[in-house]
Amino acid sequence: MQLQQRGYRLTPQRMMVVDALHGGADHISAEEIHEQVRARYPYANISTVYRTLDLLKELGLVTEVALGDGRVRYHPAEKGHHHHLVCQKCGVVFDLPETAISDFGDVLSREYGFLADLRHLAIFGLCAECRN
Amino acid sequence: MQLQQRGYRLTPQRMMVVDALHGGADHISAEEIHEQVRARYPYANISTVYRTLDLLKELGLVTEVALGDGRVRYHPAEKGHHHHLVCQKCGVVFDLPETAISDFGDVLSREYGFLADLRHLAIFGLCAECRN
DNA sequence: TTAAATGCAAACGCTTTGCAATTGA
DNA sequence: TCAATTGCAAAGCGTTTGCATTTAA
Repeated sequence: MQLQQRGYRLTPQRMMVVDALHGGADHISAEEIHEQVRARYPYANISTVYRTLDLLKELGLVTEVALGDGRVRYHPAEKGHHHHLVCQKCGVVFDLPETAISDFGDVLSREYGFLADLRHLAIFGLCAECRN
Repeated sequence: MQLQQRGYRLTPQRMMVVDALHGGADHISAEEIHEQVRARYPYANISTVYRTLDLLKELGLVTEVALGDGRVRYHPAEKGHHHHLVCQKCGVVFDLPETAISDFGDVLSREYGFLADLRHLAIFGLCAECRN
């Protein structure tokens, strides 16, 4: 486990958070993680979930994205990166391959020297159906 | 005034919110708008500010952006559109011309039929200085 | 053994909401 | 006149924090 290799304690709670990230649906929220963990260990606290997610973010093991519903959603880096097109009218969310944005990242690097974090973006707008 | 033309009441509070958006610094927050309005009319309430901002958003008269400090910032459409590069290490924020992203919008439209709202984005990453 | 991690409870910060009173058209 | 708008106060919501207790190593 990555945590232990990097000098962090491997606690049951942390393992359960990681399990929830890998096992459940993609783009799980902190509260959903908490529910899953609590099903196994009722004393688990949501602050521990947040603290673990912060750690995993720091280590680059999860990315986060806000899809517009007011909560942050998490995705394990291990499953690969991608983006989202979110329709603001009907709410549908399409996935977008990571590569669809890499040209843009190149431009930012070349022309602005900026190393953009383009691992997990949400782009809002109107889907093909709703744009009419 | 756009509001009146579209059938909304032109109240002093709404005018003061619009004034704050145009007069003050770009990317003003709801609370900063509230402060400016309250300086002129002490009974002004922040919920009115939020309600006015919602209305202006609906009408396309302001865009919003989150630069990572936990609050939403507003920008009058009248001043033109642009984007931001936000350094996650030193916090510096660079402006990016709207056109820097238009190619990407074309790709999304052509390949996915998606009409992306690319008026005011924040891209996070590392600036030229901090990426080393 | 002991610094790191957890659970708990409370706070936080921004934003939203219900409702009675006010007001623009 | 009267529906739209406001002010007020309270709640809502996801997230963070301080601190005593527990625990991985």
